[in-house]
Amino acid sequence: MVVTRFAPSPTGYLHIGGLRTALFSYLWAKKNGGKFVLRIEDTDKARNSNEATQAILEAFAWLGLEADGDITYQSKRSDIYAKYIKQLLDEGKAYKCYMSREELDTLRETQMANKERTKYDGKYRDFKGTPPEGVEPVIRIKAPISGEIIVHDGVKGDVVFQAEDILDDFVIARADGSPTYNFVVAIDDALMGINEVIRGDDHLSNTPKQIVVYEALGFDIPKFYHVPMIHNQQGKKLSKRDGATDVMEYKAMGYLPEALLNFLVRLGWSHGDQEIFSMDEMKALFDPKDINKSASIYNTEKLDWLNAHYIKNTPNDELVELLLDFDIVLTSHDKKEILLDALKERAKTLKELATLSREVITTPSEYDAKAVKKAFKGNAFEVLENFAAKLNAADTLHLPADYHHVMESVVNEMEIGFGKIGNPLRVALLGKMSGPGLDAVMAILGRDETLLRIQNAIKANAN
RNA sequence: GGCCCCAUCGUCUAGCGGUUAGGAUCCAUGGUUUUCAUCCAUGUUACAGGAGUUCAAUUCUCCUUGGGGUCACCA
Repeated sequence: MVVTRFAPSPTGYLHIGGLRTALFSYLWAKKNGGKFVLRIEDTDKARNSNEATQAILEAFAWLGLEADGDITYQSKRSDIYAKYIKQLLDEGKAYKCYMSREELDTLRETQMANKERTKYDGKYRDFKGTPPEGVEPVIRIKAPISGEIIVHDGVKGDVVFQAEDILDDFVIARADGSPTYNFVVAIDDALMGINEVIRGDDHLSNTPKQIVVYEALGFDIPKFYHVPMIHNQQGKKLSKRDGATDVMEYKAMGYLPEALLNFLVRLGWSHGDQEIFSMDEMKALFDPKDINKSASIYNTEKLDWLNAHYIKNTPNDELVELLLDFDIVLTSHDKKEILLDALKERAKTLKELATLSREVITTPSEYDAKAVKKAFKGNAFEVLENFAAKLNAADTLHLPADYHHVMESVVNEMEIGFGKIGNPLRVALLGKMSGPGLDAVMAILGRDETLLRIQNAIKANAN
C-alpha cells in the first residue's frame, strides 16, 4: 500500500508551495487506494506555535484535503528518538562529541581560510580518552567517509553523491539531548510506514543524510520524489515576502478551493493538454512520473481564468452560501437566480461577484460623469419618460422578457435604435455605462425600484 | 566557493530521433451582445549557445553560459 505524508513545521500559515506538495502526496495516495498522513514537525519549540498547526488544519479543511488517521506530533515522540539514539550509541554507530561551539567555529574558519569544504573533522569519532570538563556533548552519527550515496529519485532520476563531498559525522542529538531534523525525519517516515516521499527539491541535498540514518537503523528506504520549486517573479524560491503565499488569503480574495487546487496541480505537473481537472479526475490521473523537472514561476493569471470557470459552473444556491462571507445576503428565490445567472459569467472572484451584486442591488447615489454625458443627450429623457409610462401601464412584469417587451414597444413606437433607450436606461439604473443585461436588471429590481431609479436619474441629471 | 538540480512562446506546459514544434493563459484583432463581460474565430511570440553521435536532432552525449537549491547543535 502506498503511504505518503505531508510534514510541515508549524511556523506559520500553510504556504502555497507546501500546499502543492501536500496535494501531490494526497492525490498519489488516493489514486493508489493508499494513505495520506499528516505529521507536524514541531521540535523547534522557539519557532513553533499551536496557532500555526491550527492554521494548517483550517486550510486543509477549506480545501477538502483530509489526512488519514491521527496526526503525528514530533514533539510527543522524544522517547522514541531517544531510544534510537541510545541504540546507535550502543552499537557504536554514533558517538558523543565534546567539541565546543567555539572550537567548531574555529575549525570552520580555518577550513574557510584554506578554501576547504567546511565539515566536522571527526575528532571524537574514535575518542577513547577522558572527555573535557564543562562541555555537554552532542551525539554524532558515523557517516561513511567514502563511496557513493545514490538517491533513486522518481522525478530527477538517480542522483549520485560522493560521500567525501557532502558528508561528515553530522549531529543527530543536540547538547540538550533533543534530536535533529535529518534524524527524526528518517525515523518517523520509517516508523509511520511511509514508502513514497513527495517533497520539495530543496530537500534533495538532505536526502543522503537521511539515507545514512535509514541504513544505520536498518530501515527500508522509501521512494523519493523531489518536486521542483515554485519561484517568484525574480526566479527565486517563493517566500513569504512575495505576497499572497498564504493559502487562506485566496479564500479571502474570493477564490474557490477547486480553482486553487486545479491551478496548483498544473504547476509542475501535466496530463497531456488537459487544463481542467475535477478532484475525481486528479485522483484518477495524477502520477508523479509526469511531474516535470524544472522550477516554475508563480504567476496567478491562469488562476483567475480557472476561478472564473469554476464560478460559472457553481450552482446558484452554492454561490449564495459563499457570498455570505462577502456580506451579500440573497434571499428571494427567483431574483437570486436571475441575479446570479446574469453576474456569474462576469466575475473572476467571489469578491468581484459580491461587488457586482452590490452594484445592482444598491440604488446608485452618483452617476459616472462620462456615462452621463454620453447617454443623457438628445431626447434621452423623453425616451425614459415614455418608457416609465409604459412600464407603469404594463400588466405583468416578472420575467426579464416582460421588461424586454416594454423596451421593444418604446423602440418601435419612437422608431429609434435599442442604443437610444439602452444607454440612458443603463446609466439611470446602474449609474454607469457597463453592466449586465437590462432585462435581467429590471426583473431583479422590480417595477417600483426601476421606476424610482429612472425618476431619480432624471431629477439628478436634468440640468 | 564545494556539491546537486534545471533550461521549449512573457507565464503554465505537450513533445520521449523525422512534427507546418501542439495546447492553455496573457496580449491584439474580428464576430456575437442595446453596453460591459461571457462566448466564438483569427493572429503575434519559443526549442540559451557550441561541439559531437546519427541519413536525420528540440529530443541522445559532452562543454559553455544562464538560473536555482543546498552546505547548522533550523526544519
